[in-house]
Amino acid sequence: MTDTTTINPSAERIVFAAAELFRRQGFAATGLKAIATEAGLPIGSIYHHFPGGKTELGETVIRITGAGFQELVETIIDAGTNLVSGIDDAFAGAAATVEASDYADACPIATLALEIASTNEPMRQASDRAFTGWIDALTGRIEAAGCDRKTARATAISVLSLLEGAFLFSRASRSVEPLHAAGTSAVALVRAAISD
Amino acid sequence: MTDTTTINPSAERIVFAAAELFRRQGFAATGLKAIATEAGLPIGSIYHHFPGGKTELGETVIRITGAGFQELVETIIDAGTNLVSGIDDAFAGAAATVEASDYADACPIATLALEIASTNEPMRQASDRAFTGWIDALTGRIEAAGCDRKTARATAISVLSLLEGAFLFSRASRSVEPLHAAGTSAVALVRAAISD
DNA sequence: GTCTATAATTTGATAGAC
DNA sequence: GTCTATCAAATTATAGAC
Repeated sequence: MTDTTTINPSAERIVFAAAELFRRQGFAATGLKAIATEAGLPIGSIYHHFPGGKTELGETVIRITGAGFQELVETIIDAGTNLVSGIDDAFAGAAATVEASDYADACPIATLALEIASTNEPMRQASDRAFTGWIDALTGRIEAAGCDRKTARATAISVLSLLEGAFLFSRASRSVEPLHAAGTSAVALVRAAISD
Repeated sequence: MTDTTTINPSAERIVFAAAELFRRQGFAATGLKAIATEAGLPIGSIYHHFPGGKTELGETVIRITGAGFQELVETIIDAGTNLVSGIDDAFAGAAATVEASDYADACPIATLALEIASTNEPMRQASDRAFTGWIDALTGRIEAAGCDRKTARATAISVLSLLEGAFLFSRASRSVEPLHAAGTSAVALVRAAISD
């Protein structure tokens, strides 16, 4: 399973069904049978498209949804009149999405990544690649806004850490207060970084 | 299961065994049989001490380890010459612990909290209570250092979000860079908050 | 309180017909 | 490629002897 450019074949339906269940229930708690049912296919189809079983499916879900989340955030940030307001918009959008989904849909891969970090090396590497993509993309934008590369990278990691931590606290408390507080702090950090 | 003041009875052994396995493998991936084996007891003992089954055990683990983590962080912060250097020490200590455990031991409840946030209300409330304790404790210290209550709370939430997000990125990348970057940003946020 | 045995269900995975 | 049937193992949970 390498490409996802084809339009709505079975493999894609499986990936999207798995992504939704993994995000809401976690990786270990989601059975392949539940994924097959949600995708409207028998379980044999999963093994046809993902011979590596649950781990290969997990890797694919992390890669696809990680790239999708990055693209979404990049689009919001780049639509802002400048980097600072773009980041402000990203946190506000995250808060709106989390609230609209009744605190179910936050980061598409954080739960998976924590579950398997110490027990499944292929999936851990997939999550690392996804996060690295996010960090590099944000680092480039902060650097371009006027900041040395080292500070830009540390700031990018901090902004994304604020987002991930706030996702956790928002889901646990069923409140968007953490995302608003973290957004304010992220804006302050970026403003300070590019005004040096 | 309410108290844990008694010295090393079976219930306590069960809680500690479960805490270690939950932290490293997650909640759903850890079976009660594995917990019983790790605790050196038969599975029947778990149901004797925790009639509510896995959920009641999960709630207890969250409560106990959440309180323990709070106490640990408070001790480190309060040992610093001032709040800012105390927070710096806390992030440095977290990085050292994560690295020493080969990137297995980070936040004791984050993985659990994300796994069950949308599917197990008693456990979700337990995680919310634990996080609220951390936020309140840090808010009080920032306020005492010279800051209005509203800013202190937003800063506390941001500092803890930085820590949680950095835990995630550190485990996924098997690197302490995120914890160092987040620590630097946390120090900057607190410094700015108390110098208003 | 401890421990054994077991029920009922679900898990990931495989084989093979179509 | 699709789908059915099935396996061996693991899951939570319970009943009851000691």
